[in-house]
Amino acid sequence: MEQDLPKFDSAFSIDCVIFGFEAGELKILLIERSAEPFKDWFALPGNIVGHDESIDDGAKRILYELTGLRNMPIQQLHTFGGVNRHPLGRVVTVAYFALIRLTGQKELTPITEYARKAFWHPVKELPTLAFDHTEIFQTAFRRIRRRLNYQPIAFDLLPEKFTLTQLQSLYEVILDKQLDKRNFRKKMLSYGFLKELPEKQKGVSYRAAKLYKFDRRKYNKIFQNELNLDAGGPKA
Amino acid sequence: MEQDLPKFDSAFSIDCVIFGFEAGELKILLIERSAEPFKDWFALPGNIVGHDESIDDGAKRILYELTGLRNMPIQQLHTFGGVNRHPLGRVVTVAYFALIRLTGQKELTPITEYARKAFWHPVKELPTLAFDHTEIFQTAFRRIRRRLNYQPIAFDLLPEKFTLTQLQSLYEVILDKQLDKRNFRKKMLSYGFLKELPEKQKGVSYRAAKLYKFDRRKYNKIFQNELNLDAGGPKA
DNA sequence: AAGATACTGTGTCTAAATTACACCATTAAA
DNA sequence: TTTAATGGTGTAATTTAGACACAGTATCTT
Repeated sequence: MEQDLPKFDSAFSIDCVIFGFEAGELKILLIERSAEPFKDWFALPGNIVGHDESIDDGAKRILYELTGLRNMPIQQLHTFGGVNRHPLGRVVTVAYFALIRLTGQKELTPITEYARKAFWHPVKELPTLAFDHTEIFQTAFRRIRRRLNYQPIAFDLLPEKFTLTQLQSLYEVILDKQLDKRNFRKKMLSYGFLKELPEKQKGVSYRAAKLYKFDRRKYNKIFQNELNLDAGGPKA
Repeated sequence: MEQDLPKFDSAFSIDCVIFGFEAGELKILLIERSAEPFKDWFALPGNIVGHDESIDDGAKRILYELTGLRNMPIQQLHTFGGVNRHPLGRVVTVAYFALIRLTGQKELTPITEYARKAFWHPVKELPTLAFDHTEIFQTAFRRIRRRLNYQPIAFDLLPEKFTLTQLQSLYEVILDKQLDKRNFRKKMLSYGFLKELPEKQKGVSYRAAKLYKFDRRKYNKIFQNELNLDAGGPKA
């Protein structure tokens, strides 16, 4: 009801947890700060939201400025509003996350002067991050791990054409457990939204695997939002 | 990374979607506004967050001020940050939701002067609410409907002692579908976290049903966070 | 006290989904 | 031609979900 008159003495920011999958590892995009506070620390990419942009637009803009990526499926994660989380004043941050395709090794377009560099870092053995960014990352990771079971988010991380083994290995990395190959394939193919391509993997020194792609149209036709994408593996 | 210097020209508020279950209906707490903007409209209870309180603390405080309830399980829902959502300036609102037990018909302790009254309204046939509160409510309702399938949130809404029929009817109201009585009971009891009490329902003019209570300790022991609380009913 | 009313409480069978489990096939490189 | 590495496949056992109907009990009415 907003009965107290607002005082307009706060600011809010966006921080992004951007996941990518590369070389069999799940990674997130980090920057190295070149200015105080937290000078020389690693941090999540983020920025202050403008007075005249919605937080969703701000999130998209900031992601674009940091990565050159547009039209990414970006989603709100959680809002972190501890009193002293920012040294300069009251800054509430709205965290977003995105899952992006790291195929063509997009080079990261120059970052603003506050970041010395931006780079992909494996989520395993992440260093302590600036501000409360470690907590933000953990929240995001829990979220995608859970979501993997009922939304087709894996395909945002994979190249457009992928093998079933790549898909399984992504599931295994995110869920942090081994899955049974036959059961995984049976289940994935049974959904009916994977389209087998008339192509095979190239450049491997062993039998090349079939390539598949995710058919989002079929996915939408089959499920209207109710789906359990559990992967076929042992329960434990 | 918060590279732009924050301008501290914004405010943020909390809005609460507080669910209760009463007379077989799911309800939410609304207020009637007595001041502009949206004078005379119904709205979600909410308020501006203080400069020196975390948003979580602010949410708890606001809920307490409006209902007299403390220590409620209150959770963040989503943050709404459209540019023009508040007429007085940039106010980003962080929505929270809570599920509370409406047994003793807690009377709603006096609300601040901005609310003419506070009352419970069935979620069916909700009127259009002030600000973007209709959207906030819908987000909350989708969230609890989904969450009902994997978290024991039903027991927050029921009285401490309840019958299996009451439990089933709550599931039916939230999921908006009929469930099979035998399958529902079989499944609920199979989890092992319902404790049968040596008491029966009182004051009914027919055979009294057994009372149960939710044993949260057992629940925590059995599941460490991975659980599918689907209710046993037809799929459609 | 007999009957009406309204809800409680229970079991089985079938179909579907999940899980465990092992070997031959193919390709490229040595 | 042999080796190394991964691709690709099926069946049986178990578990889970879903469909389905009726007798039992407490209270109220007449």
